[in-house]
Amino acid sequence: MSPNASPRARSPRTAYRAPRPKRGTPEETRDRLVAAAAELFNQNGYDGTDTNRIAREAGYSPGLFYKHFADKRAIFIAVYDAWVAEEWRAVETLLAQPSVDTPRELVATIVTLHRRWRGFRRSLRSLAGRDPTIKRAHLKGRKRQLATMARLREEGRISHAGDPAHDLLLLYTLERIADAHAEREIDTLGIDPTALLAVLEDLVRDALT
Amino acid sequence: MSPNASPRARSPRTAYRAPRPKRGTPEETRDRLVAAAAELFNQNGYDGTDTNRIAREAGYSPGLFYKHFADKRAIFIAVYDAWVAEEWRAVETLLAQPSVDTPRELVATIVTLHRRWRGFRRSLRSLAGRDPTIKRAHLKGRKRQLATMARLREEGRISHAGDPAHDLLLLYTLERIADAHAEREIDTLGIDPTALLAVLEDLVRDALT
Amino acid sequence: MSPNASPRARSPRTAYRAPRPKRGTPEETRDRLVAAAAELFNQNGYDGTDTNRIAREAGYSPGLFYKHFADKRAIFIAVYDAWVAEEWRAVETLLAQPSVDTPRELVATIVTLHRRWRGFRRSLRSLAGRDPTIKRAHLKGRKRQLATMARLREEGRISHAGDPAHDLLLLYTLERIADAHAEREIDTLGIDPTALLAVLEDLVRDALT
Amino acid sequence: MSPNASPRARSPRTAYRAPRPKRGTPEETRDRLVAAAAELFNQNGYDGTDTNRIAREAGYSPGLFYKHFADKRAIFIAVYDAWVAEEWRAVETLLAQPSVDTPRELVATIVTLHRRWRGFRRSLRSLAGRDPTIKRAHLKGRKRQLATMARLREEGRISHAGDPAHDLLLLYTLERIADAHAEREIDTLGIDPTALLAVLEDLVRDALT
DNA sequence: GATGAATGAGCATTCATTCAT
DNA sequence: AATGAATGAATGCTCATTCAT
Repeated sequence: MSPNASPRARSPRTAYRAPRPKRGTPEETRDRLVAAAAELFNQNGYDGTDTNRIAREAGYSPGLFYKHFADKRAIFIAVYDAWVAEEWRAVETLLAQPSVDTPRELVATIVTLHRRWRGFRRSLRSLAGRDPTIKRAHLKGRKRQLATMARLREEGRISHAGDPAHDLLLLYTLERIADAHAEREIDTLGIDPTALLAVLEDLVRDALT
Repeated sequence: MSPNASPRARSPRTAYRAPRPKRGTPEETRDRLVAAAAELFNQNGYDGTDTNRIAREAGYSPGLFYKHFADKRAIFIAVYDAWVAEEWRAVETLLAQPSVDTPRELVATIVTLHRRWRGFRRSLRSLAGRDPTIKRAHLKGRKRQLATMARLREEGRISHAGDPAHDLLLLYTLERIADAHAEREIDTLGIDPTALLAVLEDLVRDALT
Repeated sequence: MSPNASPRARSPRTAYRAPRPKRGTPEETRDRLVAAAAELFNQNGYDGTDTNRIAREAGYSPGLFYKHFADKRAIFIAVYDAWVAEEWRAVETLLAQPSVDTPRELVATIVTLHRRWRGFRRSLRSLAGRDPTIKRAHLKGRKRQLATMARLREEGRISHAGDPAHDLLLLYTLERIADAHAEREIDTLGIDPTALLAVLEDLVRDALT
Repeated sequence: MSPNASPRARSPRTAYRAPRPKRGTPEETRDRLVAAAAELFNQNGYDGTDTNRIAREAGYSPGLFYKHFADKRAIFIAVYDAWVAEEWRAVETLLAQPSVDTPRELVATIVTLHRRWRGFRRSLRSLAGRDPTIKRAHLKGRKRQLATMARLREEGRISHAGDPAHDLLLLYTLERIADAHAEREIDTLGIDPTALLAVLEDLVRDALT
């Protein structure tokens, strides 16, 4: 193993996980695997997580994993989908009932989600850069975001001054700040996070008519 | 090694001995290793690169690597330093001779650099998230950026309207867009990159008095 | 693994797949590994033996080793336990049916065992000196020996003249002579081993009431 | 490296050793190397000591080592000779001026020496078992001991009742107890070392007429 | 006599993946 | 549907030894 404070913090050899209800429907089994993978990816990153461990953590044996996923990448994509779905659900809910608080709530929601998923997101970019399938999934998610913004604009709920380029800029900015905040970079730099978040809220407010 | 002690005489086994390659000052050797590592990290990411390969690519044998770096992480940090140095040099040069073109040139420079180092940068975040040493190096670089902006503001070359929070926002935004552009995300999404880049240039222009 | 995450898909590379070898209960497998390790440690010492070789010699692939032992030290301890068990069994059997021949048989048995395990025993001391776990196992075994002798004394089967210090002296002496004999030191020095062994037998006889 | 409390406690990569006077006679250089090796073997065992480190510790460069010793085994033998010489000198000195205290002094001396050289002695046996050269050196030393005892017997200073077999028994016993004491085995077992040592002294007293 | 950069075979350990049951 | 024993290629790191200077 690597010598010192290394990115490799292997867990001990000892038995992993408590038993779980077996013999569920395939969907339940798959969901348990995805949930376990999400947790492990968040804790240890993609490379820090091994498929046997995912299976054990979900309460199954190693072999079962490959009955549900072609390979390790496949479950990463499944977890990615879960992440997108969770974010999407949260944002949609907020946008469905617009109010003066929406910008603040939106930023708060995104920041919270990025914090919860930061371990997973750390791996995301390096994987997306290398793996075409993941890249495609990633782009699909982004397109949906842009389409939603376009729809909101048509519905008059987003400023007409904007355009897709500005939409994308906003999305990237939100994402980057949320990630930095999740990683505790902002306060470590001696900057008050709430100040930065307030600026973000302004940007969102400007966009939302 | 364990104390047991068997005089395991390194078997010669290979009668043939390849011609002994180059010889140089430790600095040259180290630089060659860092250069090879930078290229390989860019191509294959941190985990996709093995130390033996780095040494070979630099023209050396595997063992030499560990004469210059304590472990694989250490050379990643060295490459990180090289990346920071290159970006820094380019930006300083531009800021030294301000002109109306500076915003455009700045964005163009950053975009070019991020494109060249995109492979390396893909690994950067996931490593920084897990490795305290890398995280520290990363934060140090960021602090230097903020300090420079503070200095420019005192010199009256950056808008007085701003503050560290806004500075950081600008840095993150620039970085995120440059990364997205480097990954060809923007055009793949059907958005004209020059349009987005133009928006970025405006942001920079606003900041620079 | 480091978090960087490249989907390094284990290249198949080998189209050919050898016929899958045996299958057994974990206990059988473990026992085979321990047996192979015992033989190899005896032949080549601890450092002269590599874990891949142990696995191969037992009929398995390298990776399996680490499903059964946390590391190389762990199997050394397992082999140590096997050695202690074997010696113990032999000695217990002899002491269970005391006779005038017991002293001679005891010495003969110990000498034979030390000869068979001499390769292993060569590594034992240097490892015990450095590794706390092995040292502890070693001391535990010794304590059991002393306890047995104390019991025999209470049962009146060992001379009342003795005490733990003398017991230990006898144990060490027996052990050292048996080791020297196993290493063929005694005859190489031009001394008749049977003469020395006869002296040993006298010592044992004196101890056994 | 091995995971836990392992026999492998590698020293850090940092520069090793203070400068020493260079450019001495070959003898001085060789002696410094042997002295450094003795210390390191005692601390880390044979396999735990690397030749570069020996050279550095002695104040020289790695290459120099091989100007003075054919290989690593060679310096181990040189250290062995130094050990034998030291023990020999001490024992000869004692025997030269016999007194009632000689048995006690002899045991005390041997115990002290074994304690000081215990690290080296741990490696000795496993190496002697495997390496014919070391084995030969080892036997040569033993023969000298026996010859000395024979001489003492002719001079009437050792009991006429004895014979080479008893001499060897005594030597092995002394050695084994001294080693056990050096390793702190005796007191860890809850036995008073002075009691055992007293028994040893009796044995020696019986031998010395 | 001395240096120290460089070598390269070797080894412990990991983990995605397979398959007989 | 599920198990879990087994695979084996891969990789970080070490260290005795060489040799050009």
